[in-house]
Amino acid sequence: MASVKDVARLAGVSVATVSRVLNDSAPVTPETRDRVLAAVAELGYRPNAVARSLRTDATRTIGLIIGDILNPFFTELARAVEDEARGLGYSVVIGNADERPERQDHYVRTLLEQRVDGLLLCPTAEITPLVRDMVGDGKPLVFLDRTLPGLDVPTVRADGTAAIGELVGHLRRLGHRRIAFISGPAFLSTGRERTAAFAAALRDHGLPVRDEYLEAGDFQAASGRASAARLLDLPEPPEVIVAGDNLMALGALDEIRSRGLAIPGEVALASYDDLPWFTHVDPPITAIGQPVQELGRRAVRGLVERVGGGAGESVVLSARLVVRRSCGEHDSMEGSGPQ
Amino acid sequence: MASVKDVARLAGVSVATVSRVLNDSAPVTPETRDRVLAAVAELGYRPNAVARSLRTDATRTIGLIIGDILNPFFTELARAVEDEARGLGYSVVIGNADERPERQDHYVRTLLEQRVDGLLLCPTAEITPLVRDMVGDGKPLVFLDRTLPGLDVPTVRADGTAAIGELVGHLRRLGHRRIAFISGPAFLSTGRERTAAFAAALRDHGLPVRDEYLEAGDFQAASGRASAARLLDLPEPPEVIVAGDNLMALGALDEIRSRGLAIPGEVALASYDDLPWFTHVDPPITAIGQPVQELGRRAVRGLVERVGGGAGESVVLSARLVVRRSCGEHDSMEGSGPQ
DNA sequence: TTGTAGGCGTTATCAA
DNA sequence: TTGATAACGCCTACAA
Repeated sequence: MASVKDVARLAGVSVATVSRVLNDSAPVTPETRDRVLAAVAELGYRPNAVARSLRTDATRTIGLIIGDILNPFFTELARAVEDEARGLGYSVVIGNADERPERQDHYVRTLLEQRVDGLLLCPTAEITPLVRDMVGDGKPLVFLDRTLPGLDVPTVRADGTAAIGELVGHLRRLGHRRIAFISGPAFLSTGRERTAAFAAALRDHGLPVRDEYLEAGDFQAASGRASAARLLDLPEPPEVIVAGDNLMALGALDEIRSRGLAIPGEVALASYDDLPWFTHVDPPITAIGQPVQELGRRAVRGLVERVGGGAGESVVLSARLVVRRSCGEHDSMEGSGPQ
Repeated sequence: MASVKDVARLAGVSVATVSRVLNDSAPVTPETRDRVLAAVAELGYRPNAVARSLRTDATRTIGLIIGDILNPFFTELARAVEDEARGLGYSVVIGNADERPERQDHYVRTLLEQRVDGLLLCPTAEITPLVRDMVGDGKPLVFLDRTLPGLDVPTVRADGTAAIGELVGHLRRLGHRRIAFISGPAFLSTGRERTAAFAAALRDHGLPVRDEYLEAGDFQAASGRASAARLLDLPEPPEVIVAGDNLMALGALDEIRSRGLAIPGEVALASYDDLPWFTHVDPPITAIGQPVQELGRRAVRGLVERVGGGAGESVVLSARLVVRRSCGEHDSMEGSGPQ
């Protein structure tokens, strides 16, 4: 491949001059400039970002480690991150942790070695030694969606506490009393938060918190299905199943369908996370939606600020309830709820 | 950040020795080896992949440019590619063309500058000058899912011709005669291929190919919705709408639902591409599924082979029909069709 | 078995 | 305005 040297030779100038026109980092006469550009075109010269990064100690690249690339929530998040980053002149390298701590660490390591300028991490586990080191090293880092307590790292996330409260109130008004929750892993902040919010909401509405109605899932479809099965096998099964994320909702749906149960007649269903196709299920699924675009945008801005030497601050947005028909709502209620 | 030099100094050896133990590229006595490893640990040394790549002229990284990251087909494909690549010791950098030629070229350029060892491209357009150049330069390249005729590049894709034939036969047997197709863009090989297969299948079954039943979409949900609207507004609307990809199926579904039409009673629906949630729509959607995992695997293997100096060869797999209920199937038919 | 030194392609400093 | 040159961190002859 052609290098600056080749371009310089062909244009009859020094490599310094080539660099100057390419980055217009210093004044160059129009004529030499043209000569250089002509040489660039003729040789099909393409700057070597690897060499540039070595020299400048910056890659204009950020890493994004997501929990699970097959989870539409993360996919949408990745898309938002990518869009914002591109606008700011950064490339993003995505790592898929697949909800496995060791794979998360694999990507942390790889991205660090690739010398990304900063890292957006949706932590898949409790604090790993590697992550702790990274914080100590002062590499620009921002947590996204999930957080890790005890670490001084800016976090961009959506809080679902209020929305879950609304959901439980909504269910209560519909006459439901036996409400079950399939939670995410307790070692994830989102898992903990949603579970705690659910229990609190139950209490707020004078409903008992029954252990057997609290299933521990792992944010994957299979666990949603298994949890739903256990719930439906209970001597006194719940009237409503609330899934802690969209994948587990899909799993629960699988289980309910396979038993030929009517929704919401025999069991109602609601989901944390909202998806386009929830509209098309019969009945359409009542869900809690997150401001995904905004999460991605804010995270990138915060990270880039840190890369530039700024402080970076945590931001907490709000999730919101989207009422549809899967919980026994009447016609008049659909689409209600806070916008 | 600590460099080999620092490690060397701390271990009391030369940088060459450090490099040797890190890559075990040459014999080193156990004692020095231990000293080096200890220094590495103490300094938290992390090799600089940028410098290494500059020196070795290899990044152990491949680029993957997909059509649309919000399209579950590509998401699943990305996942498969990533898995296979990781197994072979490669990282993959994903670029989302968002079905826009200029954005595809943006990523081609960026990835080339980042000196990826090879590129997996799902072409989003006709041949762009940049892509043509790349082929000329001999940079390892493999087309995935879609192909670009006239370019000598190995392609890994699934052929849907047979499956579409089966689908039309299936519809015919169900008594349908007025079958419409929402096609992908004619400038994409997949768009062309599916449309041609559909027309051929119609003829094979003695059905007329009516222009007004051939809608031109762009593989995005909005176009699926608009196309379905035009189809349903026809003086003699079709009995069946076949969407050329899953996103357009979603859009068509939106339109059908918003008109309060019964599926399959008032209009039947089928989709190219199969998705987990198709099972949960009422009624479950009859679709054509692609061997996504295998596509990803084969593409990576082919590319890595090329990177290693091999030839690389094209592979064509087959899509298959999955019969469900959205076309007026009877109970006994569900799940039938070729496995 | 180990060390010295050159060079990968850039950018940036210092002179001219 | 331009050019010569050092340096970024690493690997790898070549020597010892």
